Amino acid sequence: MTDEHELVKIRKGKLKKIREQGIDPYALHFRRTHSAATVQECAQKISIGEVLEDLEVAVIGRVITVREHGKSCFAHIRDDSGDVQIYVKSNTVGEKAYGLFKLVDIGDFIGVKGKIFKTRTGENTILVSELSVFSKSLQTLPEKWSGLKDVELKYRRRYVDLIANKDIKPLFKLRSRIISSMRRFLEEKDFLEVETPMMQQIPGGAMAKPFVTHHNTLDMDLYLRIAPELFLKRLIVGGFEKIYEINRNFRNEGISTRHNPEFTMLELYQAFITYEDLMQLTEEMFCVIAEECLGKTSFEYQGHTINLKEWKRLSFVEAIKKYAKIDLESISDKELKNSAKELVPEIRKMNSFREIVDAIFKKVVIPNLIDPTFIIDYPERMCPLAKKKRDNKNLTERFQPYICAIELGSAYSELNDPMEQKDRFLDQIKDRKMGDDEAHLMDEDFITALEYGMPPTAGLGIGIDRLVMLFTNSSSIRDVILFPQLKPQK
RNA sequence: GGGUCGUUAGCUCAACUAGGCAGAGCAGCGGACUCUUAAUCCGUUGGUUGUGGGUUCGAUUCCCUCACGGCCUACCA
Repeated sequence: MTDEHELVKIRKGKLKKIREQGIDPYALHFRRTHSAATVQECAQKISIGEVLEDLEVAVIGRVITVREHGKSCFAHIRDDSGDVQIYVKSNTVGEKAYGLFKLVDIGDFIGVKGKIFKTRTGENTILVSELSVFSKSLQTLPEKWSGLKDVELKYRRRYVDLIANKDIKPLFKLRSRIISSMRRFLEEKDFLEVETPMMQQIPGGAMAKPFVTHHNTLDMDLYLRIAPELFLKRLIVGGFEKIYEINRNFRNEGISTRHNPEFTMLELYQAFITYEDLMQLTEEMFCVIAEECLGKTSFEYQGHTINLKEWKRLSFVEAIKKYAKIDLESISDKELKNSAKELVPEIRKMNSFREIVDAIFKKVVIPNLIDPTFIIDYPERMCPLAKKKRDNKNLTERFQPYICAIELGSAYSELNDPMEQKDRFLDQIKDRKMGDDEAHLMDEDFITALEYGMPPTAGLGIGIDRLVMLFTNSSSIRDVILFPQLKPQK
């Protein structure tokens, strides 16, 4: 499309010269014996100036720095395990190989064979006796000292970000460890991992706008799921007692530092327990993950100290009373709307009770929820899938965990009365008619499933990206998602 | 969606306040150098200043449009 950059042309010229020597720089004809890290381990027993005589290592990695000295050269190569220095000397590696090395740029993959020694300054180094070139890099890497700073480029070209900025890979390795730690925790408690549809005919299980797609052969619209909830509950009806799913949800809403259109969620369901039990499980799970992944249960997030062993509990109604000075138990819908207008000016366009209360909660309450807190017992009209409290039919047995004003998930004792569930769906349809286009849709088959009988069950959802943000002290969800959603460039 | 700030060489940044030849470091290229590590030393290439308009003798700089992005905010987890 545009003219090729001069720097690319130069590198292609070198590539051509390598090929002229009969070398295919994109083929692998090398067997490595050591990683950068194991070379460092092997070198522990030698002292300065000493050579590890009885061991020849073969290492392959990306060249990241070069320091030339006439007919010899120091460089660092990097693999997944770390970095190691190499020393290429003309009279050790031979004139021809040294000539080949002159065609190597920062960014190329090279393979080296040689013995390990310790330099005058004490750095473990491979004295190269054989050298081969693999995967010539045609693009120049970012500046070695500052790395890649441009946030747009970091997200668009995460692969460059991973190469150029040393702290990126450990962060995503930690993300992976968090998820596997979560799986291990659940497996040890005999939860079964299941997979349910990502493409659904009726998007349910949450309040959100879905993405629509179309199946050509069936000639029907399908929705990318906003939650797996209704399918997981069908499996509880089917007789599974402890199940979970870790996978992507898709919500067609705004993008922010806490929202990506596709995000990873844990949802788990267990029969014969209540939301009370799930609060305990949540605490335990967060502590176990933190212990395993960070080695501690207390850590810093954006200037706040978090202690995962100490959770507060505050009821939704109390929270509104405390921070918004509104008593939801005695106020009429009309009065509520008027009070809300003062607190949240943009409330005007909202009509449903759920939207209004939600807006007040988010604006006035959430910013205060810094210490680990379970907000519990939400008004019934906000939770169409949750079971009512035994002693107060206006409330539901629901909780949401908050840390540093981040909503980390949602859980409740599941509503398992099919007729009540149907009525709640009908109420949602009324809200929808009032303009709440996130109100829940009717799902007849789900009602049918409940009619077969779902045991008393509690379910929990945890936003994994947000959990990872917390554990990695990241201020934006984009920093914990490898390829966050961006508009196309230009 | 609204507000606000930003976009200058492959990368990291100057120059803009008050309009006057667009600079540096790294990377690259040529040269010197066989224990360096931000190697050093000498020389050197590289720019439609995000896009399109406007004001002006003259615009990276002032004004407007659009694109993309950051942050705040709204919807949501």
